[in-house]
Amino acid sequence: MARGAVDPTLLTDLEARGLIHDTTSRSDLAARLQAGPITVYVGFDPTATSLHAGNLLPLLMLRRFQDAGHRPIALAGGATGMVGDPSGRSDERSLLDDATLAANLAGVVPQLRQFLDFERPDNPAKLLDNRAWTVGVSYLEFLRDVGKHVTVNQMAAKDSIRNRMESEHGISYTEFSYMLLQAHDFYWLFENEGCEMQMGGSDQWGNIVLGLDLIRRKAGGSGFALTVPLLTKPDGSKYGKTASGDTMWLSAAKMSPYRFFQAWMQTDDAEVRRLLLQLTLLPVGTCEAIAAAHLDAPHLRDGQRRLARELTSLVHSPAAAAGAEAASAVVFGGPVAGVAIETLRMLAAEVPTTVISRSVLAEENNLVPVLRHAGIVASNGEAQRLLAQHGISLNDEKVSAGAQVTRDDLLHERFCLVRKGKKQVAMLLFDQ
RNA sequence: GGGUCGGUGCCCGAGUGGCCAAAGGGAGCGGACUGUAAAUCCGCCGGCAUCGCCUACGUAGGUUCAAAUCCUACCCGGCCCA
Repeated sequence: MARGAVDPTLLTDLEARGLIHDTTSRSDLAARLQAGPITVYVGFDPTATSLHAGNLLPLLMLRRFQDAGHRPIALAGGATGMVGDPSGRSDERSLLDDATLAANLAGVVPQLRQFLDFERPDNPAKLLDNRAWTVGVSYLEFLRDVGKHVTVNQMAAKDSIRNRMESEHGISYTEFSYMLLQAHDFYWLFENEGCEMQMGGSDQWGNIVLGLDLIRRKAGGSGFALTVPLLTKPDGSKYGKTASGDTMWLSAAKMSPYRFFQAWMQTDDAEVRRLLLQLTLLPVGTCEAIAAAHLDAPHLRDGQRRLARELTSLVHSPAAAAGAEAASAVVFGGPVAGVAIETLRMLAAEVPTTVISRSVLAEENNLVPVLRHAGIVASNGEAQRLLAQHGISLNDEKVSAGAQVTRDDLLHERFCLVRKGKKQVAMLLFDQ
């Protein structure tokens, strides 16, 4: 791409992906994006030590804009994180103390960095913390410089505020003020960074537009707002949680690449196409082709696999994605014989694994005690039952009552994969 | 405080002296089917050294050859009266 040139197809590409929920004047925006690079920002409040899957969509929006030649700013909400955004919330947030906030920022900032390119010569990304321009502002200054330009009527009319005002618990003055802080951020970035556009989830619309008002009144300028659809599952719940209700963290420490990969593998068929379009950087045509192939043979789960692979690569690394995919193949039906030792090691970290003394290999009737020791069964009775029902297999070989674990059952001299039924997998790790 | 009904296995719930480890349902588990989906069907579903023993029906005692079932006290819950 030539210096200063922008990809003219960005807006139509975003539309094709279903990434645009709402914008200020679409024609003005289209014209502005054609005219040249624009600076655009998204704010992320550090409410935890890691971002989660729900943050991917806006994060990737910044990436898409950067890839199209624009300048992205990731804003870490060191200040707003202290107050708490009432949008989309039915109850008051608990306030974070300084130490927690600092820890959260320390976790989130590197994640924000990882999605954007800070070295690109023409349009490097920027990472800013709104605390920098907020912490020194006195309350009186804020009331005079920001509060004066906004009417309470205007604020109370926003959905996010109105919903809470009508709820039985009400809304604190602190959270009520959140949108002023966010509006002020936008204004500050407009003045100091030439930032003309803010993006966010559709629940952010009110807050973003308030920022535009502030820019108009205080600076006589104009900017743009773009909101993305809030990702929701077919059952209406928000994205970012697994089927079992765990948050899908982007941090490997909080959710291993394997489990992250698995969570996407379990995507509903009906969601595959949309998620490929909205959450991957694959070209629209490629997404559509994968989705069409998936529709023809949904049982192969190729759509889910591709989605899981892309996202795990993006969030963790291509190597982590490949490892997770190999481990998944073993857990879900693939043959375990001949699997690389690295894959077995990865599995051992993901499935319940028990270290067993090598000496039991020489013992008679060792299977039941081993199963108990490994926590695969709760009692001898359960072990007998399962064996009688052919519910246990060692390295994919069904075993029956009276079977033994022997040297021949060891993979790479150490590992033995135990299956209980089809869904539960455990690893036996024999010491050296 | 008085009266009354009730507390049963993971949950709901039947059982009112022996045939009760305790009906039935749900959940769970295994098998068949299958797509790491849903539905369906079959089996299992307290523990153990498995034709027997142990533990268990709010808690602690008692009556009895024998109690989840009867008696006493206590604890907890519902409802009614105060």
